Amino acid sequence: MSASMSEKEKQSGEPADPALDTDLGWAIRMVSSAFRRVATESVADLPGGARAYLVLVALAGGEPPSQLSLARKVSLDRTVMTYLLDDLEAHELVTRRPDPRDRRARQVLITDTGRARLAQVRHSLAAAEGRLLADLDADDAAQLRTLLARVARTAQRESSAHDEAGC
Amino acid sequence: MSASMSEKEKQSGEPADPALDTDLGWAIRMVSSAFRRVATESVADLPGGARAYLVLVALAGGEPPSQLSLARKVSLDRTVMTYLLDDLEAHELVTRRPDPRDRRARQVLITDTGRARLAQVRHSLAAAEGRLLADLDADDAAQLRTLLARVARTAQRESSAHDEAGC
DNA sequence: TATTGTTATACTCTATAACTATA
DNA sequence: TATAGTTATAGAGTATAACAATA
Repeated sequence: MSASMSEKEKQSGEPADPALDTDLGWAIRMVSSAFRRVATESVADLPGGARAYLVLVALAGGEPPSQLSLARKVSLDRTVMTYLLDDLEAHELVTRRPDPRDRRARQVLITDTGRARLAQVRHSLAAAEGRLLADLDADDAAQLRTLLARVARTAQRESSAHDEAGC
Repeated sequence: MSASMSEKEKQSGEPADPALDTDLGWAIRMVSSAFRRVATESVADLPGGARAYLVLVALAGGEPPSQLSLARKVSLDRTVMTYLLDDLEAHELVTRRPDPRDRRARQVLITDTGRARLAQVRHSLAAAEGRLLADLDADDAAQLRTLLARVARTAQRESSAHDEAGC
């Protein structure tokens, strides 16, 4: 993950207060960096790393988007999208073609090679998730996934709202 | 949070597969970035941001550490620790004094001002955590904290093991 | 005049190495 | 010779602005 996962920090060794065993910030930092670490390996041979993964996921279903709409979907700047797609196209994981209805825009498509690679990465990622939760029994793991997903959805809503306010 | 939180990405808009509602990677990304967003505000007026917070927490209890041991404790490079402490000392949140037993080393101490500021930030951070979990009832929130903390602890152990292997 | 995509430039952060002073 | 701390330099990554083509 050359890009956003390049940071080396693992952040903090111990929870702020040993007694306060449920320091949420600390737990989120640790889990997030642990996931990042295992996920980095899964996307290591993807040119562009984690970002490339997000792009491929976004391309895997639905209509071929323009570079700009793709950039917005994965929250990247359109200028880095150019570099990223250059790289992905050089590795034949995506292709670009002019949009027949707007000659300024280019449609981005995932190739069969890209789909195959995406499937591999997804598989590897699923295994990595499993390792992360290895200590939890099935019920606890399911519960954690559900609760996290609930918090994530509300967080996402607030995030979008925040964006549209023009920040 | 001038440093590690300066990145703007929010990462991905939707879970990879709408049916797979419990995509752990997506949930972790969303929750982590949401927490980062709210936490950023809490530590905004701390010179050095999130890192300064971790440093102050590490200094708040126990013996005054050397810069190097402090750096290791919060997983920072000793060179950035120099800059960070310069900044914190300029704002009188910490002080440095020579270690009487090793004149190469300097002991880092948190000041009363530093403690006061740390208390403020902790308070603000607790409120931010509350907002993040606002949609969960008390039981669910407690459960999430517990499960996350369990995963975090095992992740931390693996992380240390990984480090000591010399990576 | 606004928008899509590209390119070039500047800036920030991190990592590496060199330097000092001690041990 | 090795270690604690500092400083300087180089590199990676991001953001900003300028540009060409089209709407």
